[in-house]
Amino acid sequence: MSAHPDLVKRPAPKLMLSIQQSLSGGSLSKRFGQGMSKSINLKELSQQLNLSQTTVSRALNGYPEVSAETRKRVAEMADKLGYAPNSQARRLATGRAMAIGHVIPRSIHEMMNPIFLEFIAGAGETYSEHGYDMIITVVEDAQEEGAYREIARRKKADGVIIHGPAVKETRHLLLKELNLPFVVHGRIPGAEETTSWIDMNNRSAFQRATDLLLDLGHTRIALLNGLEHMDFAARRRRGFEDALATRGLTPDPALMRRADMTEPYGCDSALELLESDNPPTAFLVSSMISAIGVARAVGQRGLRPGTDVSIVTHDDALSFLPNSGAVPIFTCTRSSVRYAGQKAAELLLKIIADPSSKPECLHLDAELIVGQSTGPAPAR
Amino acid sequence: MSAHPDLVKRPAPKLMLSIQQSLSGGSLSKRFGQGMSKSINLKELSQQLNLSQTTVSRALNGYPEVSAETRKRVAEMADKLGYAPNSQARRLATGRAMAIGHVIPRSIHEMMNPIFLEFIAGAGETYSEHGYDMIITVVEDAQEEGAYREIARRKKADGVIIHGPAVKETRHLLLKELNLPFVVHGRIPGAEETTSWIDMNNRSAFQRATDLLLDLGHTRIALLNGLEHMDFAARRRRGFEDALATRGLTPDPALMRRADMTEPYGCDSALELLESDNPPTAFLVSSMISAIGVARAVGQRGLRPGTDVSIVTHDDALSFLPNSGAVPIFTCTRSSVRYAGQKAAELLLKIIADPSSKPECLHLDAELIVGQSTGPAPAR
DNA sequence: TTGAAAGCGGTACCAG
DNA sequence: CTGGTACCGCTTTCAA
Repeated sequence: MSAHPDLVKRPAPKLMLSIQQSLSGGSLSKRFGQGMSKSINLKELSQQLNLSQTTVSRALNGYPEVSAETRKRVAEMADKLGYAPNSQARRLATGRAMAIGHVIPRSIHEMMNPIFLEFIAGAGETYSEHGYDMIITVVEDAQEEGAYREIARRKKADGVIIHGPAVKETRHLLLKELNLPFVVHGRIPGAEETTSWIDMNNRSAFQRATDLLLDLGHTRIALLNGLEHMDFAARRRRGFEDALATRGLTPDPALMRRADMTEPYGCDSALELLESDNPPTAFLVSSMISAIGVARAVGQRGLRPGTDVSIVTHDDALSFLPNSGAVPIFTCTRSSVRYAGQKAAELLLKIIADPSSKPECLHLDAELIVGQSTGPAPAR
Repeated sequence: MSAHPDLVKRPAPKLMLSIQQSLSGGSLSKRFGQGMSKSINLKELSQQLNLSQTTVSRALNGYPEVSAETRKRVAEMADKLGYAPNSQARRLATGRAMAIGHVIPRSIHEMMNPIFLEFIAGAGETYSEHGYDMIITVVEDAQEEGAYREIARRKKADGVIIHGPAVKETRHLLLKELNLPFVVHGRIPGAEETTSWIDMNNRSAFQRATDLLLDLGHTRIALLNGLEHMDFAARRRRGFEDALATRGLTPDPALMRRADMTEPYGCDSALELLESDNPPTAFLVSSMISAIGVARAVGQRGLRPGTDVSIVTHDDALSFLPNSGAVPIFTCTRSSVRYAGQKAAELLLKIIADPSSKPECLHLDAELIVGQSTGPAPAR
């Protein structure tokens, strides 16, 4: 399969002076109320300057064959008149959409809402820096494939990000067929070598977290996982089981749950488990939100987190759920999704710039951070 | 100030058959792996059909002057060949970006992250239905104005949504100057008549919530509000104070707080207040997330929500924080942000379609829903 | 170093 | 009802 056709069509300018950048930078800082509302186009700008459109375009785009003086004149006039090239026209002419697509099927949205937005925010920063737009398409699950086809057919974006890969994933096959560059946030089992992705070490993070609890003497540890048809959740479960196995312990299915990571899920599950005959002394939870639910349950039972019951959670470092401070509330495995978003975007832009490049991946390490919610297993 | 120039340039086709819709609908449902990857353009399509580009274009766009038979032939061939017009080309030709912009300054993002995404999801649905794209720009606060200017100058979007209006808001002035249609999610004090907006009844919702608590015998009620330079928070506070005033009570500043609506904010504030000399018997909270924090604090103090301490929160109906069921955990004022997003989008598209229309607004009513977290004030 | 002109892929006017 | 053609605003080849 050959490279994305649009991206190799024309050679890039040799000299990538970021005139454009500094130009917009300059205008961005202009004071409010400058009072020009009808925007100007290239033709008009070049007439003002008594130059051809060609020359003006070249000057603004950093092509080397323009005299320094001309370039300066052009830049100043452009700035003064508040000129910026029409996006659509440029896109049509260059064949690049200068946009990245994010298709969000409803199910992912519902399940990972806040995490997803944090990722988006990170990616968005990177796009902005590189002059790319971010297009978000929210669709019903059944229309997801169609959304990708539309993006490809109408050339709406130069690439996309695959969110929330499942254990049985197929989107990457579609995208390859469509010749649409992509990066996976997470990993696709069996396609680790042939796709570009960025992921945290879910398995080892949960293994280490489990080890920590085992070291503290806990042997009945509950796992409140995300839905295990998702790759990340499957890996976390594996980490949990591996840690137990290493100590010669067999995972107790009664202590393992999986569901959308809501707050009530955490609370209800914890209540049930705590009321059972042989309750766990510790909880390993896949999301801060559910962990908060667990904490609520623990409180309701009159128990103290970190003393009577230990809780370890994964912390995606969401801004509205801070878990930092000298001693964080929750002991956690932490990995910034926002950072992942930035990196995923960088990777994708790189692939788009050089479509012939080999698949590349980035493995982020989650930190294991000890907070207030863990302590030695209570003597029985 | 006249109407947005791009939008009145050309008359709309008289007959708006949704051929286009059904066309893409058809292709969307195509089975995977059809194996066409090089996409076709109008010229090629018309050659296949032995028709002019003009006719094909008209047939596809639902213009009335095409014979039924021709239209059918065209539609079938287009579907078969997987044709869809290139977005950029169409945008350039029509002068419409067919996209809506959402500029998210970092501060809003941090503060209202999950709420914001839920709104976006709602709006996104509407956009998709109408063939619009959603462009999200994440920027540092200082660059927000620049981002809007870029959208206008480069014609990246046909309109934008203003998120999180402040008590002292200026964005709407900029947008009017830029001639960029917009809808406000929330209200801008002093511009209620001159801008289009959609908002919930923050003041009366919080007034009713306070009344409920007063009716239950609570007189020392704490308000854990959002940041009060935001319009919504200012209104909520007013509702709270009005309700007290009506009963001849004076708000106690010691019981009123404002901050980013995080979980720890709720917990820490509640702990402090509960430990004070004259603690409140009820909390009115601006967000589910903070309310969960309050519940945690209440639990930590060994108290039971709904019995020892009452909690009422505003519930934005976020999917990952369900508060429903027969008897919701939290008594709340509830208003779906997602619905607001849908409606805001509809309103904006309407304005774009008819730029001469008068400002319009939509006032959503929050419901007051009694859950488990409220009860009579404990006898002292 | 500069300019004229040919696209990019559509839409929309004006004839026929 | 259909077709020819002139744009939309920019980039880029080719010639000067």
